[in-house]
Amino acid sequence: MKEKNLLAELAAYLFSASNGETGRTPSERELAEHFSVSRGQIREALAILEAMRIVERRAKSGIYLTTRQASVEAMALFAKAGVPLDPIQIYETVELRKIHEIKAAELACSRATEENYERLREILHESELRLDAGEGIAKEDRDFHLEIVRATKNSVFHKVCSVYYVMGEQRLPIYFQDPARGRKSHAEHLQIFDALLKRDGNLAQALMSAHLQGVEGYWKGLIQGHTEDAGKTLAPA
Amino acid sequence: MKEKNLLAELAAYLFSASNGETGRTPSERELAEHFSVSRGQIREALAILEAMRIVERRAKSGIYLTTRQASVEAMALFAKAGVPLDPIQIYETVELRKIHEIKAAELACSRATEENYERLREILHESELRLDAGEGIAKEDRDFHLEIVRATKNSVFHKVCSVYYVMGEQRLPIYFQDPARGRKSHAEHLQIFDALLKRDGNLAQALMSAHLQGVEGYWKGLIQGHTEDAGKTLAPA
DNA sequence: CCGCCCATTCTGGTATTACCAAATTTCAAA
DNA sequence: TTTGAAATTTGGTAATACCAGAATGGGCGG
Repeated sequence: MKEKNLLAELAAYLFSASNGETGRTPSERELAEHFSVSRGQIREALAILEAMRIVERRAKSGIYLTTRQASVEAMALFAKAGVPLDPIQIYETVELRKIHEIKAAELACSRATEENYERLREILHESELRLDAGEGIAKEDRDFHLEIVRATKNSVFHKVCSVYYVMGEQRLPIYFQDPARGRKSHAEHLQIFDALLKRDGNLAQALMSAHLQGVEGYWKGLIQGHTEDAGKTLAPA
Repeated sequence: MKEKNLLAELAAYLFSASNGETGRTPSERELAEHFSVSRGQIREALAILEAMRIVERRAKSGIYLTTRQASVEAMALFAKAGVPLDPIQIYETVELRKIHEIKAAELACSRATEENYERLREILHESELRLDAGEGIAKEDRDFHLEIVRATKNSVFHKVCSVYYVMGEQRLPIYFQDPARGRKSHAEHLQIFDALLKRDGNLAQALMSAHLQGVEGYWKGLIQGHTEDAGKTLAPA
């Protein structure tokens, strides 16, 4: 057991080892023994999981899963640990992305500064280099979309979006495995960038909407094929 | 010092006691002594703050503030501790609310179930009782808006919105101090509820937009009067 | 056989102590 | 002033102990 991922490993283990009826998990002492760490380490991890509202620690009673439904933070955590998320939640996240980013594209048209444009140019340039090298553009895709959100000059907006982009770190590479998808995505990014340059809010909005519609369709198709084996199986360490 | 808010108190203290240049904070041992708790307690709190990306713990070196810009989680935390937020961030949050909730109202029109309607009825009824008693409707207002988001049947959406509603727990009561504001807000809620019942997406969207426009205007006015003394002053314990 | 009560066990909450190794600081020698 | 080695500080981790309330199990009474 590599200690670095104690938090993620613990989260996954709690789900697999908890009482299905009550949601009660093994005690701190048992967990400490299972992971071969001190109780203090377990308590630190549990404190974080409690702050994320994944578990609830009841004094003198035990540790309980607060819900079978993972929190946003938990989803990001599980994604990092390689724990499959409920496909429904993936789809919901895409829907939320549409709500956020279509509006972000519109706002960015009136608020983007030269700094944003410069950063977007860099990202698009990097994308081309990677595509020419036959590589995926997972990171560049995320950077592009988040930079547009940043261009709204609403820092809260940007932080909220950053949260669920963390979740995609494991999935985006899959999406961009197909070079054709990377090319298509990049071409659409260029169009969106043009609209931003022209500060044409309606056009940017429409292009972003179409762009995300494609993403949504991809996941919808993928999810329908994996509805039964994905999800609930929270892989133990 | 009441132990219950160690996390919030600690967060505030770290900002006030950190080195302005390097962002280095007092050591764990010093913090433990300052708050009269064991090092273990401090470490649990720091683990949470680190997970929130508020601080960074460098082995054998020290604890450092990662940024002067608070994360969304940190904002919620500070709000609970009574630490004033940057007025700009309050305004940004309202803008994000508009993006979220106008769309939520539209989606809810096509997805709301009888359960949602029933819950909304309860909340509206409770609002009236409290208004008649001359009390504020901070909690009911939050419940009403969050229930509409819940009616979109997008759990990720709901969780994201819940995060920043926590921040309002300290401010909404101020907003509803004026009984007239409560009455006006409640009347608008009733209109929105009617639109939801009729499943008229466009109407619901328009009403929600107007409703939030009023909220935005309130904060804008309040902020402009407090721009200089609010913010940066992170009150110590 | 069922239900109630009490003693035992378990559990989280907290504090204390101790070591380690690396980072940091101190300070004297060059 | 510069340099470099020694002393100190710091986070990381483990082990132990005690508390008080919750959970549990068994025996007693009905």
